[in-house]
Amino acid sequence: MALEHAILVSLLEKPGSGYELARRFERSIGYFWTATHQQIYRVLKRMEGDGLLAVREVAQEGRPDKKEYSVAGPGRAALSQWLHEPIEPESLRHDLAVKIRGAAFDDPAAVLREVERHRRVHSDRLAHYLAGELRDFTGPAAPAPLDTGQELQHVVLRGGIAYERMTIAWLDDVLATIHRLSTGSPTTDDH
Amino acid sequence: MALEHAILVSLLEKPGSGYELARRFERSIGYFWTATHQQIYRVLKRMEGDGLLAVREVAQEGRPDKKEYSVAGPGRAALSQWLHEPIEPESLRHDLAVKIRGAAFDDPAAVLREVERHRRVHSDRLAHYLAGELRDFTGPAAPAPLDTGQELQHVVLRGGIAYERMTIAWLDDVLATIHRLSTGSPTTDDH
DNA sequence: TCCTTCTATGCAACTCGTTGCATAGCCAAG
DNA sequence: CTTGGCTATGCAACGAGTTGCATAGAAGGA
Repeated sequence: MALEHAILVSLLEKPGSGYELARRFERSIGYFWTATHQQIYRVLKRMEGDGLLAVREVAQEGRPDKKEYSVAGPGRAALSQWLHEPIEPESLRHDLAVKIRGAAFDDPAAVLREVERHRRVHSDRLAHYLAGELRDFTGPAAPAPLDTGQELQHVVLRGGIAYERMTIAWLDDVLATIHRLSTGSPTTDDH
Repeated sequence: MALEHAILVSLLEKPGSGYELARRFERSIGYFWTATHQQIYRVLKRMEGDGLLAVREVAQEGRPDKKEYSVAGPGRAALSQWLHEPIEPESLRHDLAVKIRGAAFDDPAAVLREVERHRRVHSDRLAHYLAGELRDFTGPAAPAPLDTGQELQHVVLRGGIAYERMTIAWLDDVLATIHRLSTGSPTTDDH
C-alpha cells in the first residue's frame, strides 16, 4: 500500500493532477518508487472516494482540463498513522543476479553483454541524478538555505546516487569475474 | 516472470522440493529475490504442467513425503532463451524513502526510530552475509578451487554485501541529517 | 496534409504477490 | 500431556502491478 503514501507525500509537497504525478514518478519520486499512470489514476480515484484527497477541476487553455488533487484532513491523518507504524525492511529483487547465476549453465557471453548494457543504464542514471543534485541542491542556482523538506529530498537523492555508484562498482566486479572465468586461467581463485 | 527463472537456476544448481526451494529463497537466492512458499508451490505446479520440470515422489522416514523437482529439457531451453533476451534494468522500490520525505510533514522522531530499526536489520543482514561468505567462499573450510557456478554465486553474494554496506552508510547519512534538522540550527518552516 | 508528440484521462483483462487458513505427522521442551 | 516448532503441501481471496487499448484536442515538423 505504499503507493498511496507516496502519493500523499508527493501531493503534500505540491498538489497536482494524475498526469503530473505520473511525471514526478518518472523523476524525483521515481528515485525510489515507480508507478504507471494507470495505477496512479486508479488509486487517486479510490483515495478520493475514501475522502483522503480533495479534487478541483481546472480548465486550461490549449490543453485538456485536469483534475487537481490535494491532500484532505483524513489523508494527512492516514499518512501520519503510517509514519508511526513499523514497516518491513525490504529486500532486493534483482533479476540480473538471477541471470548471472544462470550463466553457469549457458553461454556466458550473452550474460556478459547484458551486464554491460545494464552498466550503461546505471551510469546514465547516475549522471542524471548528479545533474539533478547540482540543479536543485548544491549548484549556484539552488536556494541557499534549504528548508526541511528540501534537506530530506536531498538525503533521499543522495541515497539514489549511492545506490547507482554501488551498482556500477558491483557490475564492474561481475564483468571482471566473468572475463577471468572465460579467458583467464580456469579455476584460479582471487581472494 | 523472473520467479520461474530463479527457480530454474536454483534447481539446476541442485534439485529439490518446494519446501527446500522456499528455504533457499530465505538464504542464498534470497540475496536478490524473495518468494513465499505459496508462490513457489503454485509456480512449480504450473511449470510442471508446462513440461519445464520433472517430478519424483520421494518417501522419507520420520517426515512427510516430498516431491523432488528437477529441470527437464524444455526448462533448460526456456532458461537459455531468457538469458539471451534483454531485460529491463530495474529500479528501487524503497518505502523507507517515502517515509523519510514524509517526515517533513509529521513528527520526525517517529521516522528517526524507524530508520534506526532498519539500520539494525541491515547490519544484521550484512553480518549474516559475511558469515556465509567466510563459510562458503573465503574461509579455510571452503573448497579451494571454486568452480564456475561457485564463482558466480560468490560475485552475486558480493553484490548483496555491497548493497548492505551502502545502505547502512546511507542510513547513517539520513540519521545525521534528521538530527541536524531537529536539534541544530532550525532553519525553519516546512509547512 | 499527414504523422507524431504532448497533455490528459480512463477501461478491461491479465499476471504477480500477499495473507489467512488448513492439514498432518514427528520431535523436543516445559 | 500439551504446546509449540519443524517438515511438507496446498486452497481461496484479495490487492498490487502490467499491458493493451481508447479517446481527444493542440502543436509542430516532414
